[in-house]
Amino acid sequence: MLFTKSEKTFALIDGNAFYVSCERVFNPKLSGRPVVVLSNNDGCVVARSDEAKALGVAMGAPYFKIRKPYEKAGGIALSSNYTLYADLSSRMMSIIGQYSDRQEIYSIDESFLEWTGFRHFDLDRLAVDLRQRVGQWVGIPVGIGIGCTKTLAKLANRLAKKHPDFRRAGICNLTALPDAALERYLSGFEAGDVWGVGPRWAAKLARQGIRTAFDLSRVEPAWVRQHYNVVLERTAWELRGVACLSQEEAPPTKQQIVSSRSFGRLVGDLASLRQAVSTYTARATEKLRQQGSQTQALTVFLHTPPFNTQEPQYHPSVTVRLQEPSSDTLTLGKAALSGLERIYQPGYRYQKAGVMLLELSSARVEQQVLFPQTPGGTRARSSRERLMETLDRVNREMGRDSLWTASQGIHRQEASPNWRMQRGNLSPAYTTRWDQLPQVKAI
DNA sequence: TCTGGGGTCCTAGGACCC
DNA sequence: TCTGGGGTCCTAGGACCC
Repeated sequence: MLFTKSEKTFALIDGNAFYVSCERVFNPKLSGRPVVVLSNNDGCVVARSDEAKALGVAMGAPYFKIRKPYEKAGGIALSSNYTLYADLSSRMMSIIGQYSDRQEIYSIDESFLEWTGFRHFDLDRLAVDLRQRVGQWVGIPVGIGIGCTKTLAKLANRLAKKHPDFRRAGICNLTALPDAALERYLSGFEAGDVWGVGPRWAAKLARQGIRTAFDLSRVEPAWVRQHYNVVLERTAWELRGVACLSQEEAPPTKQQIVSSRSFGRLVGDLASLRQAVSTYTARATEKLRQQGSQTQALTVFLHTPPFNTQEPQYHPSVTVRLQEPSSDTLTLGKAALSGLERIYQPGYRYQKAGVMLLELSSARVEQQVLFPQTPGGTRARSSRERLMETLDRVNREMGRDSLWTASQGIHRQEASPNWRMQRGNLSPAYTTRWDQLPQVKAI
C-alpha cells in the first residue's frame, strides 16, 4: 500500500491573491487588469493578480526595479492597506467558520477547517457551497484543498489553483482519489513547493535525488530525521497520509511581540529616532495588553540600510530588563528610550528601528516584588492600569492614533514627520471610516 | 591504560511560515 | 533615489547542578 489514509480530514481555504482581491471588491476598475500590492514604503511586491503574474512580476520583487516596464504594460500598483485587509479577512473567516466547529485561522488569508467525521457528507459539494458563499457575501475568490493531513490539504489547495484538472472549480479533494491518482499528482509536484520545505532543504533534497512530493513521501522518515530534522520528518509522514499536525483552534498567546518599521527616508537625528521608538513601543505594548500579557525585558535595535554599501554599517541592539513585569506604555516607553540612548551613535543614517518584547507572561499572575519602584506601590499601579484601559478604549472607539504619548511626537500621523513610512498609492479605508465609505452615485 | 551519569537552563543560529 | 514585517520551532553547545 502506497499511502496510509489518516482518519482525519482537513480543508485549507485561502483567498486568491488576497490583498489584490480585497482592493478589487471596492474598485471594479481593477478587475481584469494587472494589479500588485506593495509592502510598506512601497518597497516590494507582496501580492499579484493573475494578470500581473502573467507579466512576469515576481513575488518580493523590489518595485523600483520593475516599475517602468510594468506601468508601461498597463500595470497598477497599490500601497498596502492593512486596515481594509484585516476587516475583510475577519468577515471571510467568520463565514468559513460556519462550515465546521473546528477552525484554525492560520494567517490573514488562510484557514484550516477540520472535517474529520464529515465523510458521510459530499465534501466536494460542501466546498462548492462554501466557495460560493464567500464569493457572494464578501466578494473574495477562494481556493479549497482537502486532504487527510494538513500538509496534503495545503498541497491540494495549491493544485486547486494551478493544476488544469482543478483550476476551473478552484477545489481539489485528494481524499476521494485512488492511490494511483494520488501518486500521479504528487509526482508532478515539486518537493520545494511542499509546505515546510524551503529553498535550502529543497536544494539539499534535490542533490540527494528527491525532487517531487512523491519522492519525499517514499523516503524513510527516520532517514529524514537523521539527515535533516524532526520537522521535515513530520512532513514526510504527512505526505504518506499519516497525520502529525493537529488543528490549533485557540491561537496560543505570543511568546514575543515585535514592532519595527523601515523609515520613509534615512534618519540620523536622535529626536526622530526617539519618536519612532516610542511609537513602536506603544504599538507593541498595545498588542501585549490585548493578549493579556506583560513583559519583563525588551530589545531595541537600529539598522543602517543593508543594500547600500556606500553607507557605513551599524546594527546595534540592546536588551533592557525591567525590575518587574509590565504592560504599561509609559514604563516600557521609558525603558525603550533608555536602550536607544545606549546604542545610538551619531554619524550614521539609519533605515530602520524596532522594539521586541520578550519574556512574556500572563498579566493575571501577580508577581510580588520586594521593592516596587512605583511610589505608593499597588495603588499607584492600579491607577496606571486604569489609564491604559482608557487609552486602549479611546483608540478602539475613536480610531487608532486618537490618543498618544508626547514622546511619540506632537503631530498627528497625517502630519507625516520624516521617519513615517511612504504610501504613495493608498486606497481608502472603505469599511472602517465613515468619511471613506464607498458611494453609489445615481445617474 | 584508566577519569560517571543524568539532568536543566540558556543562548545563538538556522531553518521554516505567511 | 527607491529592497517589508512578524512570527515559530529545533538543535547544538556551554554552564551548571547533584
